Amino acid sequence: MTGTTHEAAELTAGTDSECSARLVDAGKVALVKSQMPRDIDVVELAAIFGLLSDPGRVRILTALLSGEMCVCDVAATTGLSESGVSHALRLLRASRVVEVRRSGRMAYYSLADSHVSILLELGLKHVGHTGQQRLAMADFD
Amino acid sequence: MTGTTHEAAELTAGTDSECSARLVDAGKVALVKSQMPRDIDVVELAAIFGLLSDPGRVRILTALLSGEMCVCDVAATTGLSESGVSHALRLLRASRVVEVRRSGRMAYYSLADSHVSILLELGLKHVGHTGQQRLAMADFD
DNA sequence: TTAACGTATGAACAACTCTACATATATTCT
DNA sequence: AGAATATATGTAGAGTTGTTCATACGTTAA
Repeated sequence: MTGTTHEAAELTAGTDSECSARLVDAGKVALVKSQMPRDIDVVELAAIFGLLSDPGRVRILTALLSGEMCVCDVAATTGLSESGVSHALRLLRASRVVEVRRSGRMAYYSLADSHVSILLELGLKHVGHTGQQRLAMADFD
Repeated sequence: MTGTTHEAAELTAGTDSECSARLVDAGKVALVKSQMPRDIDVVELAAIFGLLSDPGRVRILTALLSGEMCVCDVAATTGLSESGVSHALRLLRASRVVEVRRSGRMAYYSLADSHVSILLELGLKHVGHTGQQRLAMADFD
């Protein structure tokens, strides 16, 4: 998901060195290549999508769309173990997708990244789900 | 990414059996739980995000946002090996995210799933990238 | 036909992920 | 103080993923 190693050999063909004559439409290749996002952005974006690529995390984040919740309530809502929820929230917290508010021994989590929330909502809608809660977001198709 | 096995034990706590008294806000849990998307939709959505969770595939799909391209041009544009591109496109084709048009020995790929395209575009925008090509899509934020 | 070409596929390996269980920490209650 | 509670963390193992290299397939050119 984070892809530290698998990403290693990915940038073999740099910006300049065209090593291969195997091009069908050289003009288009040059144009599109010049419009490609920066490597760092590609990797970051893939990482964000990676955070959303696990059903457990999708459930957790979907639950949090309804607002702040403590760990045990998230577990009860999603059907995941409390340990599993805690691990998942740790990961999401490390990427600043969620944030914690602590009160006594309780930990209340909430969504902290509107970009991720919007991607999730859009995905849920496209997959056929219509939830009641909505973040600020226009209607697509 | 496909998560066949890791997903297995995920639905332990079914719809009815509340095995734990560990609830802080039982009312909210019941409400939010009733609004959760179907398991099948969660798994499908996670799989879709999983397709976007690899930098190589993000590059390939981003290139295809500019329109149909053959395998070798995609490889040249993205800096990936032709074999790698072929493998990735096979995966994306299996999920109907891209489609092929064959002409002689060439294979021209294009985006076939507007949902995925929109998620990708939104992600690219949020990550700071502004490409020239746009699919039909309103402006956010 | 044979050779070259563009693409597709198979297999193997290292790296990574998720889950489960055990344990740790911090807070509250008695 | 000690026990119970809510959450956090460590670790190990099974499973999955992406890459590479080799090879196969279908098409065109000679």
